[in-house]
Amino acid sequence: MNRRRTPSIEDVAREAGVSVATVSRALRGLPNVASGTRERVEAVAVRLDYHANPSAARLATGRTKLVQVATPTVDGWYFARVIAGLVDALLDRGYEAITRPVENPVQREEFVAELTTLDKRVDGLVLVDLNIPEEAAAALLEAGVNLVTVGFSTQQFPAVVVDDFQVGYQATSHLLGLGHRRIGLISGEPNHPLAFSVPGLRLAGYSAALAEYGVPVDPGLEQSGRFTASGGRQAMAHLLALDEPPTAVFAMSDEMAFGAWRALADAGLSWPDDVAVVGVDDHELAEMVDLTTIRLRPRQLGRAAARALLALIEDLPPDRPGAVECLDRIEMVPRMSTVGPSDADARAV
Amino acid sequence: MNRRRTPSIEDVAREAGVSVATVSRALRGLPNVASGTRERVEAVAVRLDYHANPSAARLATGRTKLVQVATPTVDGWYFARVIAGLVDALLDRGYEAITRPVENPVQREEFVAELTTLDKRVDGLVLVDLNIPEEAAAALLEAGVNLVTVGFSTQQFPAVVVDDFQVGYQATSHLLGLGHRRIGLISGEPNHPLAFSVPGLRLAGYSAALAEYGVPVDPGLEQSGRFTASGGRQAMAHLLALDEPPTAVFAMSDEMAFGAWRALADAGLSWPDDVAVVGVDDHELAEMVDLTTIRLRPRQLGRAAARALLALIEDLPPDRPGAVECLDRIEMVPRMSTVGPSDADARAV
DNA sequence: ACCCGCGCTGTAAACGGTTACATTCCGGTC
DNA sequence: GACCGGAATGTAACCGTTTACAGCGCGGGT
Repeated sequence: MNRRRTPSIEDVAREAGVSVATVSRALRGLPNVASGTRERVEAVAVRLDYHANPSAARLATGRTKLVQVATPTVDGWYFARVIAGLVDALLDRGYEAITRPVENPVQREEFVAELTTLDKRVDGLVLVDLNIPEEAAAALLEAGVNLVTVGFSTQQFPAVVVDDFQVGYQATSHLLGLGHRRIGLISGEPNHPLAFSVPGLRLAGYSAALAEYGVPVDPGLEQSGRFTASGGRQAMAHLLALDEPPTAVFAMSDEMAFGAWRALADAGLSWPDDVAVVGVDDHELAEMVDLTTIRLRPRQLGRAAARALLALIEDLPPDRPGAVECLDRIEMVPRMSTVGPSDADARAV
Repeated sequence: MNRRRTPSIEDVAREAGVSVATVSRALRGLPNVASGTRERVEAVAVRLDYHANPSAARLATGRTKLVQVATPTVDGWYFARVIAGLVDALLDRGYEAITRPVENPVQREEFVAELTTLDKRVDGLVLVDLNIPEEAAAALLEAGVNLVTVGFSTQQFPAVVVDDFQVGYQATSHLLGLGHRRIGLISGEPNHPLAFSVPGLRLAGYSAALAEYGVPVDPGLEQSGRFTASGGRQAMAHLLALDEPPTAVFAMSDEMAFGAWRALADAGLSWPDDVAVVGVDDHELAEMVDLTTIRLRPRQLGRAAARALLALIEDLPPDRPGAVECLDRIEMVPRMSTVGPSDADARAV
């Protein structure tokens, strides 16, 4: 890429009249360097516009200051925000992030295969809603790879998760509290090839809330919305076509709820009067359609994951902190999609 | 990170009874290796689970197989998709991407400072809607850095852009063709600290279209929507509050158009009858609200940028291809926000 | 006067590859 | 049978750091 050779540590050493070892120590702020020497070296480094070659440093130390973050996709609303928080927090600590989308089973296989070379390439790995085979996980553990999971948890690695059971539980309780008893569910893909635990947990919370009110779970009220708006639209259309449609719906994501909104409009209906809907995420557009939702803070999730990972990387952990699990706060944001302007005092559970 | 030493090329060489040079050549598929030898070496490599240490390879060759992609943010609808396309295309060619958000002036300064060490860290850089100071660009050129810009263009580097003039022109012409003469504009931040050229070009296209119809540009009809939904909402509210509100609006992004949709609802109005609106992007949710829009293909943009960059990196360019500019297709997607169900034959220009 | 310890600095061996150059071993030519 | 060219392989220098270890000078305690 460059034509002229960039200055090496040796050039600095020669110019400053010291050895390369001293230059290395001085520039990295290590102790046992006379302050006069340090200043001289620093001055020379600036004058020569010297910067240590990271590849060389990595080879010598074995640390790369790189982190890989693997997500089912890089441009989903949720994942993009997790990545944003992660990258931001990493940057603060001098680490860079390599993003690694794993969008389909083929890529997943490639990804799992690459895992064996991971410790040569990066200092740590963040897995966001991306489960890997048992054996692969065992191998990572065995290899001592620094790994943090986001959105799901395993026995072996620290995880940053939201309490997705609570998400489902609160959303459903909210609707039950408003008097609804026939509550539809627009869920994610139940058996997606990259299946993760989010839909299952939210479903469990939904079921638990219903049970608490003595309402039987009706499987006919569950529709997959594939976590997309158009999927949500179809799902809601199906629900509306039922002999006995739900009076309220819990959509597992705001985007699916937007689709549900549209399906209502298609049928000449609207929320909250015809069907009350609650979503999940607090997407920027939720406010535009007055969608009640459960606010996740994906950027915070990413930041927390970064912190956990850096702790692993830098704290030379004497004993591996076994499956520490730090939950992020969730928050119900009541809007008009569940309670009309009349009953302003919606109660969050 | 790992406890047991991983096998090195020397281990493979010993085990296969050849020299390290031969191992290196065999494993990288270089010519002048007897096929028998190659097979033997490969077998040993597999058996030992050997993988070349990338840091060492990078140090020796000076190539990192890494690319940095800098964007104003990592989780914007548009940027996330550009990144997705970029990463995808890079991955296909064995490159990895380091994402680098530059969200504010402070980060911008840091980013520009880091630029001097760029060629030690990565093989190339992609700048998405992120202009850098004249001197910095000159320094990059001088240093022979492989750089591709997306969304804007300079004299010196290859660029991948959409024709934003056309975007503004087509959107506005569409409205003019429908008979509108009083056309509002919801634009991006005109003098954003990370100012880029998109808003200016779209504005120019808007003005040109108006001029073609002999309609004078009314500065009072321009409102900044900051490229967010809530900004678009405010902007539209302002427009509606005018003595003589526009009968149509061109919003420079779909998200702002969504906000405009909401502002209309706030005022008891709706599109297309009260105000026709056209947006830009073809956001997934545009279909949900029947928003006419100009489809951008940000993933394609990312892919094209990756191709251009890889050409720069790998084709040992004899002479630097001076500012090649490859435009991506844009496409008008007419929906009901500009033409009601009655006049189905909307004409795109 | 001698020795000790400590703070500072230098020497040189890693780290793990790539690659220019030298060497060996061929079969084919004259 | 000496000679040549080219394919296959080996030797060793090099990439640019970090760091274990050794050495040096100097002030203070005995």
